[in-house]
Amino acid sequence: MIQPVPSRRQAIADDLRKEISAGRLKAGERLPSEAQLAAHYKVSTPTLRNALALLQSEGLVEKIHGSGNFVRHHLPRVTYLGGGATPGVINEAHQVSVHTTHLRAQGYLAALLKVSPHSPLTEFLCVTYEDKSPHSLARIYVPRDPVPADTLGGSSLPEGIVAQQATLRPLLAEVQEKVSARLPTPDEAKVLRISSTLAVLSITRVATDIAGRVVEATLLALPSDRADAVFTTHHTSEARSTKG
Amino acid sequence: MIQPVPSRRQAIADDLRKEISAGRLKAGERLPSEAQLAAHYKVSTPTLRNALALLQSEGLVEKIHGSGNFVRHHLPRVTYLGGGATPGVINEAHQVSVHTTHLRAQGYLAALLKVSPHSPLTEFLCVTYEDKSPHSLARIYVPRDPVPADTLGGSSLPEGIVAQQATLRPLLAEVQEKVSARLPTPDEAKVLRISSTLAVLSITRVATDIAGRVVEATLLALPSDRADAVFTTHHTSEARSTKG
DNA sequence: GAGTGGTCTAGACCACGAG
DNA sequence: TCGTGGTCTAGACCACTCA
Repeated sequence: MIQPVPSRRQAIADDLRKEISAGRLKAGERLPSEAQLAAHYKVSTPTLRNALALLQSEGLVEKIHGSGNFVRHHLPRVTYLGGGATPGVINEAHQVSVHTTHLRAQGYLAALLKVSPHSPLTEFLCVTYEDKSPHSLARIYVPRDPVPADTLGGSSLPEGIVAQQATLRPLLAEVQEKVSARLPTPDEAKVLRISSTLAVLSITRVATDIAGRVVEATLLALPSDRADAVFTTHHTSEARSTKG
Repeated sequence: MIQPVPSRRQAIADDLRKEISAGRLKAGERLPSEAQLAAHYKVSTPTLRNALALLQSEGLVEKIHGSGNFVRHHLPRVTYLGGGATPGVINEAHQVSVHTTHLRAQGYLAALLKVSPHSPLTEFLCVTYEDKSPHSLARIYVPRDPVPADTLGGSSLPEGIVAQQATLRPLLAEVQEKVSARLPTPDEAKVLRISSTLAVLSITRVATDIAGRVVEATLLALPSDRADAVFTTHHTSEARSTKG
């Protein structure tokens, strides 16, 4: 109940949390600079930055390099809806940028997709934005074998992906999503505009069709300061017996 | 493709990763002390610790305070199975410790459980261990209203929870799990034996029965260096239409 | 260019674990 | 007790944003 030796960063984070919830620091407002805060709390800059990292990971504060630390207007919105009923990241008011690449399966990817090495794949590299702030980085891998290449290989537009998903969905048998937390790769940190010390929610999603083939594998990275994932399971009387 | 200025910690993490995957650092083996590694890579201790934090978040390295850094024998096992078909954290070879408390709903908890403030709750504080290493910290909240108190209120044993779950499961209509990543609270860091700079996978699980009442709400914290969560959705022909 | 956060240094001192 | 990791300091220097 009582922290014997509350660390400096916890004490500072608690104090700032209080300031925010009390409304003395308003939503959207900029905090004093880290140097000023460090001076105010009489700690070194690394310690103060650690305190801010706590608030960041709670989604209370947003850091913008070169500008400052800002109180978030709202707590993180749901960015990812699990369960495979949706193609992945879905939200109104989201822009998506997509980049399509053709490549060949290698070690980890080949295993994930259950295809032999060197077999052709299509990669869709998607970044979703909400209000110019990136909310997810997705790498979607689709084997080019099971589907005629001209059906989707030539289309790099988001509509192509949606159409493809719509075509394949009736054949889906199972969607498995593995969720973990880890620090971002340098690329992820750059694209998502987050500090390399802020964890990402990492989701590996594998969709399997009724023939047991892997239809699609997705590697997702969500910045933990502004995104979370929700999985909803409905227990209808029929579905209740589908799980072991 | 090429990192213009690879940060020191990334370079060191990459090197150590290579050492591990090449087998020069074997599973279970202790790494040189942080001071030795810092000297070897000619960096300061904080920088070296940052590099180790990367490997930790990938589950490659386990830190034990007072002993050293160790190469993990295996990558993290699945600790949490989502979907509500299981009561929560389940794994063979897991020990569970449970602590039961009676309390009254307050702000956040009351809202989560959709009960009025001050209504009585039972809290089950569960810690699961695998091989003496804690793998999850769960706080399960159950309203005491809808179920006769003597059915479960008096039982603080794990069997009580399982029995209760079995009783209530047929009535379940929906299970919703919100997953996010954040830094641990001091208590969580202590119980899970992790550094306060290592993120936890935070899962909030709400189970609703067919009457729309919240049967149970669970706040789960999983150490991101040794746990992940898996959600599996089966698409049977009947179930395919259950989602909007 | 001025001000902001990002990374890193070279230490200090405390807390924990094993002998 | 001694070696380990955990926390923190008081700076330095670089990178980014905005006027």
